[in-house]
Amino acid sequence: MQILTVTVAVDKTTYSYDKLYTYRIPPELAENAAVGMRVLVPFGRGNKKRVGLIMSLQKTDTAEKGIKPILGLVDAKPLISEEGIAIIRFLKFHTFCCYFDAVNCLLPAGMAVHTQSRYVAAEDSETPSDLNEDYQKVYEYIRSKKDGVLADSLSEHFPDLNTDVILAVLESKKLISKAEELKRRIGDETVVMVRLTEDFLSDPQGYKPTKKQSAVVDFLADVTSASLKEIAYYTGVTRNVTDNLVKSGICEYFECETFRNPYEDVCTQTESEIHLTSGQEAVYRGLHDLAANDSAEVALLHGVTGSGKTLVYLKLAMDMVQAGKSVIIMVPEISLTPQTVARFHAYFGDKVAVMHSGFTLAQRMDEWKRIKSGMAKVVVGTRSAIFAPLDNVGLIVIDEEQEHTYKSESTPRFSAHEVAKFRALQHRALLLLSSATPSVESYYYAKTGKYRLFELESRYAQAQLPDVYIVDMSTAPKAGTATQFSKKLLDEIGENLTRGEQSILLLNRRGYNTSLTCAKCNQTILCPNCSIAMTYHAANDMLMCHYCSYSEKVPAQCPNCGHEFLRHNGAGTQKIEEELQTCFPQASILRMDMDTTLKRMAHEEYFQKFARHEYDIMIGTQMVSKGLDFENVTLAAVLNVDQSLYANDFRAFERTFSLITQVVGRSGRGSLRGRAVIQTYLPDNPVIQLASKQDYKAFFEEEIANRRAMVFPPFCDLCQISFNGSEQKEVIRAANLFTKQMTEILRMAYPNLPMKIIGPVPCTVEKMNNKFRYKIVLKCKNNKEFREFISRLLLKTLSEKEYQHVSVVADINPFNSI
DNA sequence: TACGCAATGATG
DNA sequence: ATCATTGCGTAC
Repeated sequence: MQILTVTVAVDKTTYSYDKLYTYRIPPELAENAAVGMRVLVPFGRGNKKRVGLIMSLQKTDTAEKGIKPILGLVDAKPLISEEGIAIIRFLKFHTFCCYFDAVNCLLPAGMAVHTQSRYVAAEDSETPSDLNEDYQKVYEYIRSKKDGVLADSLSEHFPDLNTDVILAVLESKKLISKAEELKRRIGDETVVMVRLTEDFLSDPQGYKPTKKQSAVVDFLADVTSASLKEIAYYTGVTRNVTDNLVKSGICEYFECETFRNPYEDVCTQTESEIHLTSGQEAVYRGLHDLAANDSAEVALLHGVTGSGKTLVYLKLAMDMVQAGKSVIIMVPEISLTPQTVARFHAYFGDKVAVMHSGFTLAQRMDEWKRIKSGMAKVVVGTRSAIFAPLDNVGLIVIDEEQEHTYKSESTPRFSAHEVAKFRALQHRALLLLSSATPSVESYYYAKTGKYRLFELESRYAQAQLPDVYIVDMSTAPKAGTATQFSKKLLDEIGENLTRGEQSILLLNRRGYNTSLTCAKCNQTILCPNCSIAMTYHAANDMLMCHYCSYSEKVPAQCPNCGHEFLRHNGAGTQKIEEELQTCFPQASILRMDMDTTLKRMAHEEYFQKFARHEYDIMIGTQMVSKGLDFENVTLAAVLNVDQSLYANDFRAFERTFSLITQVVGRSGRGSLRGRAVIQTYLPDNPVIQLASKQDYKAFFEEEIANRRAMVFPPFCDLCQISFNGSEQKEVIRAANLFTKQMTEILRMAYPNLPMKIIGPVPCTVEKMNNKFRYKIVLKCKNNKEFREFISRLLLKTLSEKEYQHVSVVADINPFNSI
């Protein structure tokens, strides 16, 4: 007799035992089971219920022993297509993740289900007298609830008791019974807010808040209400302080009425005609032919800033939709603004869906369903949009393709480029990479024929590239008391103010973080959890750690020697703003940084205001350098670009070049001629020189020669293996042992695998969140054999006890490595 | 022989 | 991770 079996990717496995498990399908489910559906399966010795995904389905004759049956179907229809299954396999073998990590990538977060235990009191049982007090309490509580109690809510109700143990005992005594059920966690889109109670406000005298509580009370008196997150930011207290405030009746929690859909008032007018310049037209023709042929292609569109690359791929996308195909357009996190979305809406109407982490779970799920059902044909989104459940994909665009946001920094550590290539191959689609400053790798592949290269050399609508001034800060005349500004820059800003034009100033984040250093012993105040200097925030007068979000009040004395004078290092965005305001008292200045853009969407409001010319000058970090189109901006400046050149990383030059190019490109996008000022102590540095001329090709030639000489991508791949644990000794021992075992396996089993091993060395930030971090970097060739080698190594080592308290993670071509 | 805890090993 | 099994030391 034939039986139906499935292979299942099981949820919540670890890498060492993550494989496809075979289950049989009981006859009553045989009709409905299909690949891509989630199922409930018994797993492990205890046969605990787990969620899994059907990866394949087959008929077997032999009734193999030891095959368990699936318990039920979670979904009525497959959530994941055959192509999706292939993507899951791809992720597993390319990023060393578990199957289900990959599954979670392809599904919207709100779709996730998990099992939970519900306990019900056994019928007609009397409370036995031999139970101690705590057990009795818990048992009585469960008995009082007719429908039983969830384990989670029970431990919430009895926070002082170890309810897990009690439940196990009660169950073994057959007083209660356990049932496991499925719960789907779908977006509670409310945020817990805190405000002062009426009672407190009318008569504060009756209450005695503690010191920390008073800080919260004062803050709330100021702002009326705030989310827990904001309270933590501005006062440094954790949730338990507000909990106590609520207990004592001073404050109350309330749920904030759902967030308004950030894009709900997107304009719905349609724009169907795109007019291209002759240069754009030529590129468009070429790309169109590539897209139309029936094979997978990769093309790189290199065009100077403001050359209208977007229009070209918009038009291609419209062709695709017309031809019944679907399109994925990926943009870096930072440029997925309502402005961008509105633009896509104008062209594609409700055929466009947006995948964005800023949406609530429910919103994201709705978009996902619209795509899955075929209602949406064009998906615009950040990195995760590459997993959009589209059929018949004709075009995938990666805009600003050099951006690091396309590489995932958490499991699964995939690169959107790799997944895009894989999907393009499946669909025989065109993958289009687009940038003014492509990654050196991509441009190299384009030059050597692996990708097709298209170039746009001139700016759109006769707009000209701005005049660029490089100011040598070591010799340039300083402008009075303003330490951060050259006279040249101030002159230019002044000129803009008198002409009623706007300016953008970019601060490189590095170097503009303010830390505190003792004036006597020169110790910088470090985060107690990380090997990183704490950053001073003037908005709340606190020291904060950007790595673990620990915060504390500014100490009165040096924690090291007790000296009372602490010196502020670094210019700080605030100080820059003050200096500028002193020079131009009449100018209105918008400062965009962590402190001012904490609130969700505040970001966008400020950009809108700037666009309406409510401000003359915008100061900000990287975020102001990207993708924003302001017609009236005719001056862009980088105050100090040097730090980013010195970053300890082989992409430092490339990143700096891109940064300067983009800043320069912000200026003069409308009909007015723009200027750009670059302040540096390294005026002769070729990267700065070439970027100021927007000479990408020359930069590329220099950089590719470097990469070849030093053997860096594209001439090899890098694989970083990181070790992370709370005991430094253990981490170091694990890293060394791993290196030894790796060398051994390499010698024995893969003698011909080309590889250079660097390390182990401590990571740049050696301690983060009280965990020590070490790494090995491999220069290698990322092919099937290499990945098998790494996977084998991980499987072997992860089960050994030397690695018990050390997490080992492999990451191929991480963005920051050496 | 009974019990308790830690090491061990498999997860279909 | 989680849980059942195994092995060993100590209690009775």
